[in-house]
Formats: sequence, C-alpha cells, structure tokens
Amino acid sequence: MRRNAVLKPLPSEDDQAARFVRQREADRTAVAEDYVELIADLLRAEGEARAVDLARRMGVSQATVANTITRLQRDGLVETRPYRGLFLTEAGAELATRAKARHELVVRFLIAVGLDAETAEADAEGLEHHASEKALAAFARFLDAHNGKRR
Amino acid sequence: MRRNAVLKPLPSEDDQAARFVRQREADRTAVAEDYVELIADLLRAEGEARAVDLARRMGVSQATVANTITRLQRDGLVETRPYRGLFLTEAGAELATRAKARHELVVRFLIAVGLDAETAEADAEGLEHHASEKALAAFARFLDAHNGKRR
DNA sequence: TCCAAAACTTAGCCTAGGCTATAGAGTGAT
DNA sequence: ATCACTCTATAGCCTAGGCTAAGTTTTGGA
Repeated sequence: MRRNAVLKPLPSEDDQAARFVRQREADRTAVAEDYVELIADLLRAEGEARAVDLARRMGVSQATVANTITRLQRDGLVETRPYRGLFLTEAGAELATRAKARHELVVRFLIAVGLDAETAEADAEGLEHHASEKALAAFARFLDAHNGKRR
Repeated sequence: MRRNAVLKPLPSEDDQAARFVRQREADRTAVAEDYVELIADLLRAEGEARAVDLARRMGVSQATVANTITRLQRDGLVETRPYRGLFLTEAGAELATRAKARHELVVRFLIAVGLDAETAEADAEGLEHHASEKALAAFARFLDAHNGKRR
C-alpha cells in the first residue's frame, strides 16, 4: 500500500532559507501580539489591565511582565500608568484588533474542521502567529463555503 | 449585520496560563525539530548532511549552526563526524520521522482546504510545531473524509 | 490616619539563538 | 606531496525572554 513515488526533491536552498527566515520573524512578533491581545481583552472585560493579571494569565512572573512591557513601550505599543494599569497606544490597539480577528478566525476554522472548542482555543494560541495572509484567506473562504450547510 | 452577542468571557486565569505555557514549550522544541527534519531530508536526498548546507538551508550563519548542533548533541539527537557531516541518533531519527509525518499531514491538509502548494509548504513550516495531537487527528479525519470526493 | 497588603521596580542571573571575525583542520586536485 | 580551498570551531558580542530575590510605592480598609 506504500506509495513509492519518486522521492520529493528538496526545495531550493534559497526558498527553504526564506521560509525559515519568515518563520523566525513571526516568532519575534508573537509575544508582542499575545500581550496586546490580552491587554485589549482585559480592558474590554474588566475595564483595566494590570501587570499582575497579565503575569497570572501568561503564566509568567511579574518581573518578566515588567521586562516585556518595557520592550512593548519602547516599540510604541503600550503605555503604563503605574497602579492604574496598562493601556494600548494607537498602534498597539490596531495590532490587538488584527491579532484578535486572526485568532477568532483560526478558532472558528479549527472548529469547522472538527476540533472541539476547547482544543481549538488552545491551539489557536500557537497557530495564529504562523498562518500567512493567504492561509487566513483560505480559512475564511472555507468557513464561508461551509456556513450554508451547518449553522 | 454585526453579531452583538454577549461578549465572550475571558478564560480562567489558570486555563489561559496553561495554554501559554504549552505554547512556550512548543517553541522550545521547534528548532530541534526543524534541524533533525532537515538533517534527515539531506541524508535521504543527498546522502550526507553537512553543517554548511544546513546553514544555507536554514538561512543562518555557520557559527549559529555549530552552536545549535552542539545543543542537539548535548540533547542526544545528533552526532557529528567532522568533515563527514551530521548524523541522527536513534532518538534524533525518531523525532525526525514524527516531525516529517506531521509536516506532510499539515501540508496535505492545507492544500485540501484550498491553499496553493507553495504557500502550504511555507506555512506548514510554522504551523506544524503548534498543532496538538487532537488537531492533527482532526486534520487526518478531514483528509479521509474528503479523499473520496476529490483526488 | 496609618499601615499592611498589593502592585510595581530593580538587580542580577540564566539559556536560546542570532551575529561577525578569526583561527584551525582536512581534502582533493594538480 | 603540497597547497588552496572548503569546512569546522572558537571567541566575543547581542537581544529576547525567562527566573528569584529584594526593594519601593500606593492604595484602601480598619
């Protein structure tokens, strides 16, 4: 039963390198996206986003959050008012909106292809940072096509 | 047209933290998986896997490869015979096999939901490390279900 | 009002994963 | 047999993203 087709040739060195480079870039932005997304969620749901709560929700120490927030401030995504919580800049809010939209899309897509809601939510956390625009478009098309049938 | 449903409540702190922790664990193993997968591919396709070639295909300097290989050796995944190339240990080969199977599954799945082969291949590079076993199982089921129709 | 608890900051440390520059080793072609 | 070229290793540096421990501020309740 084994398909003994011609072994798939390796991609060209340049193509493959380009993929890995893009990959590493995505990794670098992932943390920033997770933070602004979470800050936006907290602001919406609780009215404020405290560093302590971020630490608890990210599963990380307060010191790590402080560190990360400093970077996000440097990058113009977040503003802090000590003892008043964290706020998003224009750019931060925009990034959060895009991140959230992507997250939601990925979750809905995963559910549509048969994953339970819990796992979909958990996996989306990782997958959302690595789906290209083309992939997201494909997911959206898939959801559209299947919205007539179920739901 | 805006669905103005009740705002989705935040997940519990513990659940959310657990997701992010799992996330970070996946990130840590991703590089190792990429390396052993690539080494396996090179061994298969070219008969040998040289550090130089890894550097070119990973889009990284030779020094970085040397560094990474040292870690992989320490972790019992890779063996080196200088000027003879790199080899996988038992554990390394096993990891490579699993990684490759996952990679292939993700690629086929992405194509099945409408992505072009090129993008599927590129995106799989990132996505493969963040799909849980449950997600992979769902992808496999999806492919099975759709294999009767097309192809 | 005041003071303990909670929130935040700072210092110091670590690993992974990048880099450049340079030195050293091995191979293969002449 | 040699020597140029290729491959590998090493030194030294950097950032991100973790940690613990030990301050410092602020807040809010008694």
